[in-house]
Amino acid sequence: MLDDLNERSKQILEAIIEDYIITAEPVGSRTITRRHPFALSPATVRNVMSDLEEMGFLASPHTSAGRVPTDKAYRFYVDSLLAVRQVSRSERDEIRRRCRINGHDIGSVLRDTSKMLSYISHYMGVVVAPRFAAAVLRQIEFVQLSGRRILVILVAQSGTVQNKIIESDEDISADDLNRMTNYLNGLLQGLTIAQIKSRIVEEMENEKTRYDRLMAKALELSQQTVGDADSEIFLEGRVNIMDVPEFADIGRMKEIFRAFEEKNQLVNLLNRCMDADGINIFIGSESRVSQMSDISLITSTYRTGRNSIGVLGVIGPTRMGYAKVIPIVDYTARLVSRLLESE
Amino acid sequence: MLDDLNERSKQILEAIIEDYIITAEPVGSRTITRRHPFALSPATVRNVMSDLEEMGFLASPHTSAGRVPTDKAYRFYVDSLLAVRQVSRSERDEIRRRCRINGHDIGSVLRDTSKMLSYISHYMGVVVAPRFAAAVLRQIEFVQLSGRRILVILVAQSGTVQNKIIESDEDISADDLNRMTNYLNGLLQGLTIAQIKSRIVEEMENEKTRYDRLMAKALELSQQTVGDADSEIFLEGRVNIMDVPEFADIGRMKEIFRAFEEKNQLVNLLNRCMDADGINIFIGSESRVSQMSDISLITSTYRTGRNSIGVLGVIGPTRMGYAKVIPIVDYTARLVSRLLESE
DNA sequence: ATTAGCACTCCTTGGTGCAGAGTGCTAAAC
DNA sequence: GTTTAGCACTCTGCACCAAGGAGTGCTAAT
Repeated sequence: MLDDLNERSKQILEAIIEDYIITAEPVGSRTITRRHPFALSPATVRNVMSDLEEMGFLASPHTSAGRVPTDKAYRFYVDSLLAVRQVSRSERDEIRRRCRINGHDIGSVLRDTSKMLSYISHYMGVVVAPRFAAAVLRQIEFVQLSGRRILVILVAQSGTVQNKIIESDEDISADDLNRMTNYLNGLLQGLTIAQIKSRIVEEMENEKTRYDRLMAKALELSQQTVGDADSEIFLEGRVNIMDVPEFADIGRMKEIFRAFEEKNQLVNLLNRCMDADGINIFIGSESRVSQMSDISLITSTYRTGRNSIGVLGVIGPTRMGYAKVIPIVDYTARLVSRLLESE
Repeated sequence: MLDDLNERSKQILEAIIEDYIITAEPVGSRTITRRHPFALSPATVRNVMSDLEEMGFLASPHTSAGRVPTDKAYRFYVDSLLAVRQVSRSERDEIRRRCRINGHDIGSVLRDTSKMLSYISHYMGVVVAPRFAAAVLRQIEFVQLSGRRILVILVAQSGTVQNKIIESDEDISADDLNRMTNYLNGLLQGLTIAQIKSRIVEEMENEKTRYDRLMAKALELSQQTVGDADSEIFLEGRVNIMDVPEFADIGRMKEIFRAFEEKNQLVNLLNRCMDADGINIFIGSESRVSQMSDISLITSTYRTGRNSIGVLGVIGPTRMGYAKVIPIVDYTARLVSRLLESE
């Protein structure tokens, strides 16, 4: 079906998409012939456009408006037409300038990355913190806040820190707490959180530990801490989408903000991106999230070693500068990967 | 000047404000007499309203609209007219249900608190994390990520955790790192971060430490970590203000969102609230932030012991249900104070 | 001091009429 | 057979106007 498109149709489709990306106005046959040196008359273009509409690549808001690319058109554009630009030297510098790890915690680095993405793309930046369940434990620490209230700090290999306050049902002496810490570090270091969960259960049933009150206690406490935390999401540059003319009406805007405020849906969507390595693009309805019509998502995974550990990207209108944004997301993901490498 | 207001005028002003809070429409003389059993004719009310306008309590958008309370009117209302309600039993339950500390880190607790404030008030909730500079250090930990990259974890008395990644200019052995940790904990525990800063400088000039490479190194590293972090702000429920009719136009909305996205201004404003203990109310222009016209801020400080350590509150239109929101903010601040007490 | 009455002002809503942009079709040109 | 010029038609956006409604301010009567 896509093969039906001859070279000329492709060129015209591309011209329409690129024009629409710039102007955000339905584009008519005249406009195309004026802005592109095709040596074709408007009438011819009209015929081609009519065909393209038939095939589902274009839609007309109403009879006498120009035409607008459909999600299908963008998909085709991204897959076949688009010549991905390289990140320019100045963009690279800008990106690196805004992502510095030294003297910060991982959280701020990721937030800054998200801000950078939004700033540079003029849309929204999104970064999902490394999912902790897959993280490898480097160290566990207990800090006593009061007799029974204990602060547990988990440090992952990547430098991500997670902490929780838990309540013990009895007082624990500082000495005991120390012994527990050592015991648990020996037992759990180097395992992923997922592995740790089952390891704890295993160990709890172990004869030796069952009768050692202290160890039993330690296991019980650590079990409280490794509950599944939902990974943090840094969504920055919300205001940018207020400048997008497609979303200028207050109702639509409200809908979008509501969808992103309650982050569940976004989490699900981004988790889907985790599965596929590298660049991932959802165009409009492809995301299967109803509020995401006219919204596209460009993501890439970042990794330590061979494992993808998180996702970052840009959220904008389907009418987005793909040629510019895709390489930026790609480059940023590589950069973050490198930053998080512990070496 | 305020004494000029006789009982009747006050009643009418109160009626206008409360009507306007509910309807968001300029209120006319007819409406007042209909909704309130004053036994006064519209004409009389008109005369009073005219006086009130003269005195700066009311303004008319245009000749033939009703009248709208000014910031001055709200201020008078809040100070003199308002009978603050108690938090209802069910509100109390709701608030407590949504603020649980067990099994979470302080950050999530504060975020949840902010969400709760926005949910219950229908406006935006804001919570400023305890400012770290005033916090008392409970413990410092170093975790080696790689030879030179070190994760520093600071735990405050309140259970707040701050961590940073720093880069050392030479490799440090695990043993040395341990010794450094012990040394620093002995030196710095129980001091506030502010005190720690000067203590480090002091110690660096000390004869003993100057010639002990390890200690000198430790001081140098710790100095990197106690740089002034800007306190985190949890601003939740942004969408709620999209439902406020005053802000329904896209330009105004953009302005507001932009003002809150760049959090500096908000930080300054909230810091001002830190200075005064307890409830603090900024009405519209009182905040001296230009984008905050028609926006009010109700805050209260929360504390451990005698010290205010943070601020929380609600941001909404000046046309806000003060009678309901003020006690909610007050109650929440007390609750958070109690939660953070380490005992 | 209060109120009824009335003229006046201003916003809102709905209708009308054009100008502009774009299409689809047909017939002519290449 | 493809391309193009020409033309009728459609739809939006905008300006303009008129009528209706809400509310005020003033004056004169109670």
